[in-house]
Amino acid sequence: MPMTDFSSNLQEGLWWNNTPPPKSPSSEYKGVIPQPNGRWGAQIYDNQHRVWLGTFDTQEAAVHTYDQALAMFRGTPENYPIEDHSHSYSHSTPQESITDDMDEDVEEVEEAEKEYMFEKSLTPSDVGKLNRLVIPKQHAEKYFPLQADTVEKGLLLSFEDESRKIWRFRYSYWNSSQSYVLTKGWSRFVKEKKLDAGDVVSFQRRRFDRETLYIRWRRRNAAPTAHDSRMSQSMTAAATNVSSSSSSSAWTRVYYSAQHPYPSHQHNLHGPLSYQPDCLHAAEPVEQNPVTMKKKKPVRVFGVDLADCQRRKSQPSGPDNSSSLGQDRANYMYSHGHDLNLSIQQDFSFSQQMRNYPGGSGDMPT
Amino acid sequence: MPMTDFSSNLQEGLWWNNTPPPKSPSSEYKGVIPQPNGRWGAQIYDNQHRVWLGTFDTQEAAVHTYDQALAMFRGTPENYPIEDHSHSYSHSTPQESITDDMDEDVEEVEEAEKEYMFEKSLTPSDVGKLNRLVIPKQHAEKYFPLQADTVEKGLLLSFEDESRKIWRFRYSYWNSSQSYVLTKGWSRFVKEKKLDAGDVVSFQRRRFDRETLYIRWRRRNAAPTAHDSRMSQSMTAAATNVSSSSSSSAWTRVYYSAQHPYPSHQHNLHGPLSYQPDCLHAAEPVEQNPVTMKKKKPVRVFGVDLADCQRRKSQPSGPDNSSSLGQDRANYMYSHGHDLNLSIQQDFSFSQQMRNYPGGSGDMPT
DNA sequence: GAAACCACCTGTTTG
DNA sequence: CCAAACAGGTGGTTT
Repeated sequence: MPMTDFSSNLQEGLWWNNTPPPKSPSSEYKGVIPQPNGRWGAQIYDNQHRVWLGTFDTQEAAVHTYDQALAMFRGTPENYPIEDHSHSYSHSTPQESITDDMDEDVEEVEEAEKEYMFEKSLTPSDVGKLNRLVIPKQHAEKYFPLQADTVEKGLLLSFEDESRKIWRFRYSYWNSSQSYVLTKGWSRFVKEKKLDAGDVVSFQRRRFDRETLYIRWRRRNAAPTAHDSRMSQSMTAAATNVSSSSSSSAWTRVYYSAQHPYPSHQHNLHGPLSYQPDCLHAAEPVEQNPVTMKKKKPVRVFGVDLADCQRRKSQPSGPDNSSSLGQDRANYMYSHGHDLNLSIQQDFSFSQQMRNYPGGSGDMPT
Repeated sequence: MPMTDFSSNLQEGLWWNNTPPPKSPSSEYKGVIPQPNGRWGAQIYDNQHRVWLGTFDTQEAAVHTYDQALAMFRGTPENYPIEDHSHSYSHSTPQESITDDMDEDVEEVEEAEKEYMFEKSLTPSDVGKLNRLVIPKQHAEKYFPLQADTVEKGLLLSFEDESRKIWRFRYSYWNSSQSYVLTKGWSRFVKEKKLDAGDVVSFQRRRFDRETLYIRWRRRNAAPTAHDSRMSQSMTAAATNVSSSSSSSAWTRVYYSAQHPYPSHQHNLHGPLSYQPDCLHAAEPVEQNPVTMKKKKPVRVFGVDLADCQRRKSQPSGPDNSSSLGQDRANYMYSHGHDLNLSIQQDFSFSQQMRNYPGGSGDMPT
């Protein structure tokens, strides 16, 4: 539902995307194609595969979406996915293609199927030693409601990243700080993606399959891409301050240009910015080492469902402790936009695993 | 392996047990007896059994041999002959006999009967707010094996300290970190003994009564008791820095002299060193000492807190004033030496299970 | 309400 | 090089 409205940002997108005009067949903006019906379509190529970004009423909207997608790619090393989530993640796929070529189809559905939920500009603590990501209460309660049962022990949520790798994070509520957090598994994500304060992670889910969750990220400078009304909301709530500050756009620009015109960013793109060493893998879900454990936890199963929890005293609380490590919180910016999907997965998978895998210990895609 | 030299426990035993120094009948060194022929004999007691170590031309040689024998016992608990591993610890306990009473005689034998198990140089965490002592896995599995039943909830072990005071510690296995720890009760011990990082605690058991456990401790500077080559090695490896630092030796010395005259480092050594301001008590365990506390601000930063640390105050030579946990781990040293006794005590609640628990063999989880 | 206790968690280090 | 071990943490519960 979140319909995005990009009205505002596109400009921004445009200019920082200093792509020289037009070459697109019928549009002066890269990735934007006029449609027969008068609307505008946006697409991007990912290693030979065209990824359809959707059709829009205005050219600006299409451009913005394109920019956003580009930013996303950059933020993400691996190539853009393309594929269907229905099948189990695992095997095959991914990354083969990008560059260019057109027509395909799957893609559109893909992107279109993803429903943006929210995003967060990471605080120093989110990427520091606390090994946890605080999820703004409003979003947590809206998208990942916990039930009486689940509050106690939390849930294990699985998210698919841009390279189709599955990341499992323990999601729970901390009474002490009255906040919702992703704990176990989060630090590995931070490490692999080399996230820093100010970088942004966003979450999406599949529109008709809310259990399929996606996580995306981008560098602090990356395209803000504001396309969701809700977004503005979240912006406000989460971080009023920055958003469209000139500064941000400024350096965003830098990267962009530095980057290059595009090509298959996947390879090189993020090379520069989102450069990440690894990330190549089609991960697999559940396995985990059997390790030594002995018995232990019952791990109750719970039904899925999300009911709503009552909001407790509202503490919007934001970043918290940071004193020790970081200092300036000033430096991270909050831009918005965005795009990630993720889906909750109740934990039955968890229970199963747990069943024969008592140890709560680490399981992560390595 | 760590050969320790315990040279002196007994002495220690002596002094804290404020029995006046019963010097050995004919020698000023324990275990050394002048022979009719002018030579010197060395003997050691192992649980009531006198083990003749031989005769030597010089008193020194005899002393040295005694020390080595002692070291052997301590260093190599298990292979030390005599005794059967078969029975398990369980039931019955002791505490009544404790408080005080001093029967002389027993002492010497006592020491000989004690079988050294292992020792550990305390890490900042061991004496910090974690309120737990990590017991190196190898030793834990060897000496305090847990069974399927006991792993779950842990055991309650009872140790007798140098003043005969009984300390009960909960001993359990942490699945998450795959480590064995003493938890409940440990912090009280640390507090009462005013232990700091680098100080050493060692564990012994009665040779023929493995259920009787002892715990001893000494200051970090305390006699390294260099009579073992291995020792130096470990010292070097572990913490080169401290060992003979002037400061350390300084106060050790201080204590030394304060203590009394003996030459053989073994004896006096720890007497003095382990001397602790309080320590005088046959007191009872649990309550804490008067004074000392004040409140203090939580001020925890991460989990770390700074602050405390100085309880050690009164050290004449201002030992280290380590800002203990504060910083380096470099500062703790590994000296050896040793001496404490302790006895295991099953938790009565578990006693049943334990009952048939074969003590020695370790079958460990995993 | 503070401190201890408890059961987890993780990043280094290392055989 | 990689799993094990462990020093150093955490939130939550109990005392």
